[in-house]
Amino acid sequence: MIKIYNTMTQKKEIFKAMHENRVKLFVCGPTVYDDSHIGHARTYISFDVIARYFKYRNFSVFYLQNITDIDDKIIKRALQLGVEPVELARKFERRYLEDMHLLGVENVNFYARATEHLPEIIKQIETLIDKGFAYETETGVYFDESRVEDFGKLSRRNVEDLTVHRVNLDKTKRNPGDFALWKKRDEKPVWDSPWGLGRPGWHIEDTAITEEYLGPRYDIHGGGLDLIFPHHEAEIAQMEAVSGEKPMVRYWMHTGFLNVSGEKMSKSLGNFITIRDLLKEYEPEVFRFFVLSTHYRSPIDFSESALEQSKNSLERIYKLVETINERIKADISQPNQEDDISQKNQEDDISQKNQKDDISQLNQKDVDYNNKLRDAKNKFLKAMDNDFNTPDALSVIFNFIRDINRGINNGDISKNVLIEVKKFLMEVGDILGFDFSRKTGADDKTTDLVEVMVEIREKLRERKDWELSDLIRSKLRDLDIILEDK
RNA sequence: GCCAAGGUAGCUUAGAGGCGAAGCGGUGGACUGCAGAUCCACUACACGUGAGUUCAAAUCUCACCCUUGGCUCCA
Repeated sequence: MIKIYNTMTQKKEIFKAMHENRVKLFVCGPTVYDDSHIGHARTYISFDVIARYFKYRNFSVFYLQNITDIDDKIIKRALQLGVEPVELARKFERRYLEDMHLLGVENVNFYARATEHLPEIIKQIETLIDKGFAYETETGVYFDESRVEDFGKLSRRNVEDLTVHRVNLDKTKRNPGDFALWKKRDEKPVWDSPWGLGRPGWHIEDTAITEEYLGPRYDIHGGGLDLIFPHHEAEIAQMEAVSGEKPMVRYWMHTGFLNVSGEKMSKSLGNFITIRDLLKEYEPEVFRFFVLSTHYRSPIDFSESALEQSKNSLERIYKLVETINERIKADISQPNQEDDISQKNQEDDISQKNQKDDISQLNQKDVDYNNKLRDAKNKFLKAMDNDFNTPDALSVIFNFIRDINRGINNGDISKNVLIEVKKFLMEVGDILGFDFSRKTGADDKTTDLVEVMVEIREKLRERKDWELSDLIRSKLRDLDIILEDK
């Protein structure tokens, strides 16, 4: 069973879906006024893995994300650049989706734009007014925070503490903490509404969208830590007032911040890194590994050396898969028993299964390694079940890798076991979002050319012409082609 | 001030009452024509400080020190 840390209760809870094995997941998307940064990437990679793991655990996941494409920041930015706000929003939305694709974040089922849900937004506001939770003034429609007794339950705040901070206090509001549902505006872009021309407030789009696609109550709502207050608090107040049903969300999940060299990332500090800049320097999978090497709720510190470490660690896994591929390919003497091997990916007991199927083919070493494999699999799942503890899960994998490498060195592992090991590693890759059977990145002609060079070098080595063969190796290395002798 | 999250080996991170973790880095060894990869060993007396509870504390309790974040723009 999967345990999830719930921000609402501040405890790990056993996950129980509302409807059998279906998970309804909503994660707050970006406001598309600029290129997304590596903090966004951290959050969305984390939830990508969470969605992947639910699927692996046989849940049917509906993962919904909103796109905030109308907002003061967008308008301000568009004004600076002299473009239409809608144009600007579409451009950065497109770039956001490109970034996500490059990062291998591909489990969102549906992206919902705020501007395409104006009827739903207006309907929710009307309901809130009808029920007495919202009121209209000359400047807009506001949510009456004083009507909600448990306001602040997610962030554990007293409403009284919050009144001090507001800078531009709108005098038409009843309470300083009341937030805008509808902003009356004249300058475009504006939409028509029962309260005249204007734009929706920030919080209402999410509840309008989630009610539309997920209903008034659903399983999981995620986002960055910074959204807890006021955004998620406002969402709870709105949705629970609209529907009269509680709780709006059963599990609240929040990702920790990404800092850069120990400091908060911000434009003013000049340490603001966009995903596009990141990907000029590092492979997407290296960044993904970096993200997963820290628990999703913990703060994570981005630095060049941390990324170097991630790169080297990841290399260790790739190397093993490569080695296994070569061993399997080289070992043609043993017939392939792959047809026997179950496609089921849960913790099925491989050693018992094989023993039953064909006990004569297995020696004691195979049994031992199959036990190690089963053990690693169980531990990996246990770590992931425990609030998606990817660092723990990775350490299980590295322990397993050392065992397997030792076995390969000693010649203790049969081809059949290696096939199973590879299958497991590929499965792990699917869950975490890595392709461990890495493509070379070279075209066919290049590959052929390298093959020719290798062949020539082998001849030279047979003749013990170390000088020339080393020269070939070092020249190839200059071209980023690494040659390693067995 | 209020609300959080932390301080674990040189670095990055797990763990959360008993069996000393993982990766990275460094050093030495095995293997190799050399190199790389891999393995082994060391680095290593790991848990911020001081008390307390307990047969037993990184883990629970209290106090203190330090770091970071949030407190109506935010992933």
